[in-house]
Amino acid sequence: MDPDKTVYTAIRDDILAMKYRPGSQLKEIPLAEEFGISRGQIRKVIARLSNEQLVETHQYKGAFVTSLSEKVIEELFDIREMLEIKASKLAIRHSTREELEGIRNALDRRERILFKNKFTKYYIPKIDFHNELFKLSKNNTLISLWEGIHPRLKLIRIQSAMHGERYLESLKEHKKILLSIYENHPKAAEDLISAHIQKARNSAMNSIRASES
Amino acid sequence: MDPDKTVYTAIRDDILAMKYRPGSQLKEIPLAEEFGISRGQIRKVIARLSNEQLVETHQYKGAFVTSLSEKVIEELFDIREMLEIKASKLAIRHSTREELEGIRNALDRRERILFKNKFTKYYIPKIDFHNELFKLSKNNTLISLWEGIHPRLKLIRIQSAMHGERYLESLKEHKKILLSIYENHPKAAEDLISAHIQKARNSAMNSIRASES
DNA sequence: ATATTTGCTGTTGTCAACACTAAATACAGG
DNA sequence: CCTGTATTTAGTGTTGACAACAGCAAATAT
Repeated sequence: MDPDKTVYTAIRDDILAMKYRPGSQLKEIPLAEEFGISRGQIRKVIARLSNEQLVETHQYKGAFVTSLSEKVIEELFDIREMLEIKASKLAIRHSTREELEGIRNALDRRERILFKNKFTKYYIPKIDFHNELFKLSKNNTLISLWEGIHPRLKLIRIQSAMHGERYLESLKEHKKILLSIYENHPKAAEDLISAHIQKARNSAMNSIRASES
Repeated sequence: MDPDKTVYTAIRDDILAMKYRPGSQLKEIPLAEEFGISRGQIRKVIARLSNEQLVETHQYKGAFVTSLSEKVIEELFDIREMLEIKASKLAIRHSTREELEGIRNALDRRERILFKNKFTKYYIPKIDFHNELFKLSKNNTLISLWEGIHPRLKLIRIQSAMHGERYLESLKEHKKILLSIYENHPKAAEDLISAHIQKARNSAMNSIRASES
């Protein structure tokens, strides 16, 4: 069902890794040669990236990596807040105790390892808390909305150069959110998520503004 | 930027008009011949419909009109409620008095005409209240989420055969929602929207269940 | 009688050549 | 030296032919 996955993933990750910077053009022929496939396939991939709004296309001019404006970034954080709050409310209704404990354990494990050794080379099981939260909602339509904005949120994280520094703090906040779901406190979850995202938003906006001046 | 718009629109509307029923296959070659264009173009259109989840594609099997399950329908109404409430809150912050009055006038005009003559043949200016509401939010990311689920909501309306009967009632509810935005009452708007969508949801689910048995 | 293979048909997936557009460049006239 | 106009060029947009695949039915073997 998804035969272009690898090429798509590769190009998308290259965009997210800033190999192709915002504003730069994605040319079909070089890409086709690089991956050893035909232009038609590259076209499909670009169409998909265009749907995710990671690239913009202009007739007869080509595809260009989107550079996210401050307005769009604000919008994205706002939407993200809405989606996560909704996810938490649905999670309270639809998640099982086992699922919640599974995530809690994963977060704990991760926290212990990172606390001991910030730059461990051992494999740390990757748990994207936000993805897990949406899974708990059991609402596929909601999940697909999340998947629609997730790539751009990643792009923001990259562009604003906010890497690991807030990580441990963030992990603790995730655990609190999880706890409020576990204890059926939708309002608490809502407030925690709002605060959590507010911090991420401020951090992002500050470093965006800093890098612009 | 959108050269396939006409063919896309035609096929989409055919789906929404039940010319292609849920589950039936969209074959590339017949469609290409029908519209006098190449298969490649049809493929692009199908890809787009697939993104909107109006059709599902299976490798080497083709594209099929999606048949919306009850679960998906419930999900869609739930998401719609979330989006419209968000839109109303943003509209309170970002809409101008002029915009609101413009919509109010359009609704009034429509109400007067419909009240006088339910089956008038005169042209009634088309105002989709929900589209207008999202425009007022001034949040393009939110608007594009709405556009993402709107086609499927239309499909639900068609499938569940809920045509004009609730129309006048609905118009009055729209006016109330608008008023609460005008008067800066987010909580009132939220409650009105919830109630409004609840009615639409019940109406849809009832007629879906009726048509299934 | 049943299971397996084989070939056929309808459909989608892939590609490479061709058509078209817009921007960059060269050029001529003032 | 500047300005407006051909010309070239580098890219995307489009197409039709061909390859690959799944489903089915008939033929064959067990």
